[in-house]
Amino acid sequence: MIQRHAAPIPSFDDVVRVKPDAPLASAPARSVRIEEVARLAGVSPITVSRALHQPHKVAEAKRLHILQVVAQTGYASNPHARALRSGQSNVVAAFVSNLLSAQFLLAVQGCTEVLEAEGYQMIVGQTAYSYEKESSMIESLRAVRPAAVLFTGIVELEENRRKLAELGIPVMETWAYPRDPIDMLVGFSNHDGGRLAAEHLAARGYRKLAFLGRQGGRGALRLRGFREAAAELGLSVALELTVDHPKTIADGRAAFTRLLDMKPDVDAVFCANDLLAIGAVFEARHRGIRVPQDMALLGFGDTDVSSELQPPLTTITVDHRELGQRAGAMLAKRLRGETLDRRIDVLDLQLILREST
Amino acid sequence: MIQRHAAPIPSFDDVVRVKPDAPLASAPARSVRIEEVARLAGVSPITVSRALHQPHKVAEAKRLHILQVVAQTGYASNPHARALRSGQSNVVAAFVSNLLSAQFLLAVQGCTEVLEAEGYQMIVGQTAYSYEKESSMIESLRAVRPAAVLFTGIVELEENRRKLAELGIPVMETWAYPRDPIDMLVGFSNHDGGRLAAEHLAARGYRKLAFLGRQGGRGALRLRGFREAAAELGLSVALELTVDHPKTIADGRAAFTRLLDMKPDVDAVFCANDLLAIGAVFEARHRGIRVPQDMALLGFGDTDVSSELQPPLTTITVDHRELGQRAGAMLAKRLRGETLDRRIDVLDLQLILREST
DNA sequence: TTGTAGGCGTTATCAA
DNA sequence: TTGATAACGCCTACAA
Repeated sequence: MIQRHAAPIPSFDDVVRVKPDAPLASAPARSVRIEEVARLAGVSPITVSRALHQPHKVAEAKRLHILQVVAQTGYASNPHARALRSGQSNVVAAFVSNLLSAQFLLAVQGCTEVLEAEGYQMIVGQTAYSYEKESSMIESLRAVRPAAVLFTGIVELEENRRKLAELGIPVMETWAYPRDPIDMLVGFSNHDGGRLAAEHLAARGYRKLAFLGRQGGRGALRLRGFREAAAELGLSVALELTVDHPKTIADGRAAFTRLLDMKPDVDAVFCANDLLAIGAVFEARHRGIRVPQDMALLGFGDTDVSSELQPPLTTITVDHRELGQRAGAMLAKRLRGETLDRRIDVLDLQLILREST
Repeated sequence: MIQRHAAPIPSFDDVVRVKPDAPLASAPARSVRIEEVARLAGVSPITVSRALHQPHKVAEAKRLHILQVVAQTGYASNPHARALRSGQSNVVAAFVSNLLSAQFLLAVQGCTEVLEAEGYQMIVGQTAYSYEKESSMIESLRAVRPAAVLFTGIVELEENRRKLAELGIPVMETWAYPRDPIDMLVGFSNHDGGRLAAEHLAARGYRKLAFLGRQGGRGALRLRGFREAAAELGLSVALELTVDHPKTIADGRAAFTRLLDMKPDVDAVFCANDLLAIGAVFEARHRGIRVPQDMALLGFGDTDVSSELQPPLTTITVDHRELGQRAGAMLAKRLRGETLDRRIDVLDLQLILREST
């Protein structure tokens, strides 16, 4: 139930100012140009440019003097002029499938940290797990002309792979370990994640398993590994239930409910993402199903909530921030023009053992 | 407990390709320029430019023909050349205090939707609730030269307010209702939020209250309203506990634990953000404290988890996506050069009544 | 309604 | 190591 609270006249928030008010300058001071800095420093504009961007090409003393003038004047080079002339922009575009996913954001954050230190700006777009949206965003890249692109995921649509390759810029894919990334990859094996899930559940003594995951994409990859390892270990997978686009915990509860309707007697469920797993834990609790005694629940991805559930959720994951940082470092190296020893980096999976299995 | 799972050789993910492989073009096709489009369409470059950006200035038939050629050639104007010549960039910078907060991201998403439709790109930065970080990000704006800036929050530091005003671009503040925004505002009254909390708890019959919130900032604003209304209603506020920088649900549990140590006998707690409230619900459950019978818990902000808790959390919030959309619409209007009838827009608060009060 | 001329601020290129 | 010259691609200003 929602009650709208429209105060007849809303109260002001009396925000504490951190310093006393000063009169606000109104005229947008025309920004300093490189020419002015050059004049003040007694050198030519190109020398200022070099002092800032190719410091080794300028005599030490002169460089320091120039930097001093730059600091005094507050000069900042115009990125548009720079990009226009040099053909290199300082924008890196990141595409996430879901902006509200802490995992993706953590990775983007890690990547941003690294790239910002090199003077790059990140822009973030959301593909919303839709080929169409992804296509239109990739299309718009031709207008944005970023220096590089990062995906929290891999690009499945062949047409999009081609378009990206044609951009002629570094393309980083993540979150999986495909045979043939477009360009660069910092990922992990979803297949092994699925295998690890089956192996863990087997080791804990569960025999009759079920799978709950997102349709297609990485869910399918995890399912294949899970199925494969379960077969090798002689376990039965009584049900493979896939759902379309779980967005909320409520979707996870509903999916788990459906699973219970179909196969109430499995003794462990591998939920191939934590949103589903969290929903399952809440729903189990709601129904008085004891976890893990009556039914074990294993997640994938880990979130802030996973560790706080009752019981805390056992889950398989990678270090998302580290993934982002490694991707950022690899991109940075490439953007600096250095040669890479390898374009593919695979992270270890982690099994975080809590109490739900 | 974390077990690292380093497969000796990670398995490939056999990703399903959506279309058959085609050979990847290697040469980054030099992009089409306006001149070429003009040549093919039999007009001058400036006419192409007008057809795209000031359509009303070009004869209908000619315009349609030009657009056709544009589509054929895949022409996209170079944003850097555009920005350099026109002095207007298509980048809007958004600053959020915490990138992992779904509320802020939802607002940014709403704003992005609106602005993307107008051809703008969003870049997102995180201020991490730190004046220092905020200052350095604002400093970097001078280099980025965005068309506008959006804050999910308001700028408290006077020096930063001045710097922003000096940029001479539209500045949008949100998430509060200060007397003197720098430039534009789409916000809500935190003070009224605090008042509403006290009024709601009073109406439900609770008499001995406590406050749990973040130190400073909006936490302080909510506290003031809460304190004020409680006094008017003759309620006691037995404890006002503020915590430094709660980041996780675990921080919320810890804070609530401290509150219980200090005042175990309050009958209702207003947790001035949902992270703290969620932690409190988990901790209460852990201790066997019945919510709301033994102690009522009221949140602020609403999240995906809030509605799924046991019991579901009563909370005070605004529609974050709508806030973002309104901010985007106001910015778009301003960027189009239209005059605004008002620069301040205040959203209604919503009390979402669930079961924790 | 359309076109011509020129410059936005920077850096590539070549010369000293 | 430093500088002169020109050009990146587009759009403003002005003219027709």
